[in-house]
Amino acid sequence: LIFVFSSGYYHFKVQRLILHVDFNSFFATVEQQANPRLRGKPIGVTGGDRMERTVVGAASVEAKKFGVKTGMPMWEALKLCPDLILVKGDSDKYLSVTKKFLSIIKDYSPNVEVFSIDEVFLEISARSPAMSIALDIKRRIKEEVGEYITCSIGISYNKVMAKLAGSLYKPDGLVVIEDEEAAQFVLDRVELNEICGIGFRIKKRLNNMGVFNFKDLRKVPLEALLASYKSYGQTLYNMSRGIDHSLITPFFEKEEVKSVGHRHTLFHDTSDLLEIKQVLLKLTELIARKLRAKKLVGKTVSCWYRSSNFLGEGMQITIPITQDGLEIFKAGWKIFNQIWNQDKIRMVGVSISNLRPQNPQNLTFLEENLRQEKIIKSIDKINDKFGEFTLQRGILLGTAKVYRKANPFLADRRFTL
DNA sequence: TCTGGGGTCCTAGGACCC
DNA sequence: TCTGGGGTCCTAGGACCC
Repeated sequence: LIFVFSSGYYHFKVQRLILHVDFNSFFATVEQQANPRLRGKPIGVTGGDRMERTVVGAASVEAKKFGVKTGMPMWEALKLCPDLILVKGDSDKYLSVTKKFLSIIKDYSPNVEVFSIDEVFLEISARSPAMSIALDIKRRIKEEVGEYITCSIGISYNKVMAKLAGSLYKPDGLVVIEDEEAAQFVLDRVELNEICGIGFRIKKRLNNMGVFNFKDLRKVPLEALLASYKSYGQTLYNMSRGIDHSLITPFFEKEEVKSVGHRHTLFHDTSDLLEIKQVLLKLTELIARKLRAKKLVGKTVSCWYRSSNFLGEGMQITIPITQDGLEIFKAGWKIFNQIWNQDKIRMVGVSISNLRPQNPQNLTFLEENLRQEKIIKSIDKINDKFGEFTLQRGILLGTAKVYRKANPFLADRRFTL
């Protein structure tokens, strides 16, 4: 489906051309592409290998017909669609699809921003044949990534409007918003939160000031928006008029990660300190492995939890740079004990930020640390080869059966340090 | 037995240094 | 004789995205 919102003055006005390309039901269609038996069926991709206390990571078109949506609690999805087929997500599979996708996109412009695992912006010169480029991208995705994979493409004169355009028709849509007149026409027909940058909270706050759509928003003076939203007031002011000056951040400039974290929702709420400790150890070990794989060290550890009532606390502290799971754990555990109010815990999370490249000066080459580093390196090697937590800290043993289930191959190949 | 998990960016205030 | 100005780092907290 192709749709063009036009004011009729396109050629006089457009200075930039941005395409937003977004896969439809990404994880779900990739699974259906990989396994033909899933095609035409309502499937829901899940994060882990369980269905309690989790949400739908992606729903196929067929599942969407039942009202199943991304982010919906699994129990709710199953109520709407009892025959929903649950598929365990496989991030490596999705990443390899993303790589193929990017290699196609790169043929059309060097100016590509990777916005998420299934979404890019690309800027082409304002005189390019945008429409035929878009159709060509769609064709090549089907040919080179998979016949079952479709994408929606939005074309406009800035990023925000291109993304909005792309969201208007799914799946397999192609929508153009030519200029600011056309943009206002579209904006006046969508909800406030349909634009990237206005979420639940800001929508609520705008509603409280009597603003329920972009027409209303355009009537609010800039000063009033600045007064209640600070610098973001300007952004809101611009959005309502279809203005956005933000530039494409080419992906090679965006490579460095800013933080690495993990969080985990427990099978049941608990106030058992040993249980929480084990989870935290596991999470910090995974974080450290990721840091080492990326050759990074980090300084600031934050830890937070969520209680049964969904409220929680968090805190962060800065420690000497590290790459060692045990050091990250010690910091996280210290924080946890400081912030925990004895409520039953539903979820704990920990993350490390303030990252920098690992280099000889950054790593502490003291005698004792050298020994630790050698041990860590050996553990990493073994775990790379045989799977996560083949070799693990003794305190984690109590949780070993979780991983035995996940990786039956390793059932009798378990060692403890 | 209601609501996952991985991230990013921004603001504001305080400590500390030169 | 009163108390500048620039800068960095740290923490808390709020918002957003997929």
